[in-house]
Amino acid sequence: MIGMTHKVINFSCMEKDTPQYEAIRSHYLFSGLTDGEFDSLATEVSVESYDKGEILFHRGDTADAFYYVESGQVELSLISRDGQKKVVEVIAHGRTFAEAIIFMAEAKVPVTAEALSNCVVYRIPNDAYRNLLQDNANACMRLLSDVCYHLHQRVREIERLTIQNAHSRLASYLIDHIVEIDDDEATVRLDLPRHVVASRLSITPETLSRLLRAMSDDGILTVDDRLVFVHSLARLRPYD
Amino acid sequence: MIGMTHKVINFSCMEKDTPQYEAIRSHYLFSGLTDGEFDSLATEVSVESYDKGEILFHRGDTADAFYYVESGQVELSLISRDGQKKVVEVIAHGRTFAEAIIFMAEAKVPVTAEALSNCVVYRIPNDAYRNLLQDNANACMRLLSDVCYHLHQRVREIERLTIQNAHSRLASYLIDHIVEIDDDEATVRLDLPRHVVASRLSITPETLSRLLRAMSDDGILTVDDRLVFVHSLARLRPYD
DNA sequence: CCCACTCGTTGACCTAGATCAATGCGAACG
DNA sequence: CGTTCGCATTGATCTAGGTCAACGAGTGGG
Repeated sequence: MIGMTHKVINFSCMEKDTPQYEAIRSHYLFSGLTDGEFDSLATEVSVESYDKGEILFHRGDTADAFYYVESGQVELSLISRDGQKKVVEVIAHGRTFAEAIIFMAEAKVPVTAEALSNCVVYRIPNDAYRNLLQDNANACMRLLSDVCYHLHQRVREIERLTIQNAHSRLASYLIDHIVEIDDDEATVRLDLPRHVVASRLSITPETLSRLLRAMSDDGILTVDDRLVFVHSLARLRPYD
Repeated sequence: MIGMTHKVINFSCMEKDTPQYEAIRSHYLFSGLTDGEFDSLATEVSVESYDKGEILFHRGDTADAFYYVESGQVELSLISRDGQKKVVEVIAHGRTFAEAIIFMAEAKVPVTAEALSNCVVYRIPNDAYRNLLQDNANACMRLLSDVCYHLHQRVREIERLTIQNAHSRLASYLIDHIVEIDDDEATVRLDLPRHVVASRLSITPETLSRLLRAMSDDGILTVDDRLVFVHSLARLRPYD
């Protein structure tokens, strides 16, 4: 394996009864499996560590596996010929990504995956999982509903991009990231660097900064680094 | 059924051996079914006719069925509070739509469906189809791959919207609609009214008109109503 | 403790594409 | 066979948001 910079170990040597094991075992893509099924799948799963900035795969790569994020954050993005980047999604602990290509005719990933921080992921080979599905209608249905959910999210994203403006998109984003709510006030935690938030919203960091500034000047909210205190949800919502 | 303006008849009275029957029978969502399975499903399918402009369902409606288009065109769109509309997709003969909501937890359709021309659709109840899937891994996998395809398309659309400009989007659209190709030249048939094409590209009809004008002035193509003759694919492609 | 580097903010300016308004034009219809 | 109506085109103008450049404020390394 020339050029591989990340560490790889086998998953099946991982002990049961650990919180990590529990977490992936109860993930909806696996909870429908019997212990036997899961164990046999586990022999094919590998554990990979990536450093911040490392690329897991590039857009257009042929993918024969999907991933479960154990720790850290993985950024899924689209990159244009001229180097422009649009962050489609950021996946953190306990979530899977690229599972939708399990069934793609052309198994090419449509996005680039990059480690946003040091991270550990479990790599699950497509065909191993697909074989399990073949006689597990339950798991099959779960995957279907998962993929449909993603499809729905993408339609919503298209909606945000086409019939909402930057201001509205930011409002939606803030509302989606509320960690504490108290009647008309709320606390929002931005769990990502500014420039990543900006890219998720399909705007430039400069515009994000200016929008927050404008809202702040209007008294709608106060910004303190990654914490945003919304003083009036009523005044924020109209945009959503 | 108060307020229903479209006609409904039962599908199972439709004769076999007709081209229409053959067409839906061989659709990939049904071809995996046995004759018995298909026949039992058919008893639940209804045939509906809609006039141009009629709405099949609105965004947010609770959907308990998906559709197969027998004839005519159905437009799927997003509509904002202030009446702005963005056409997500146009479905014509032989294709299904809203099949992705079969497995959605909240069975609300994310788009509005409107008849773009007089059309006939077959309405297939979700639970009838879902029941068939439960013991038909084959059909289940087909649906999965269908939904994944759609998901991939939506990701490409997001890509077009965020890292391509209007000019590039039009180029991609033209290339996608080539009906005849001859080395560096090609004929493109726009199968939709200008304003619908514009909405699909997320631009205004005015901008579409101007872009075509500009390309025409540059000698890249010639426009004759719904036919576009591309004189140099090489000069069109760079944008794609 | 200083330097270099990255990340966010701010200001000045620019441009793609929207909006508004006018005109043309072919199909539908009395 | 005029009238009307919906759709496309064109020109003039406007604006949201991008680009470019300068300037902190941390922060990690030597």
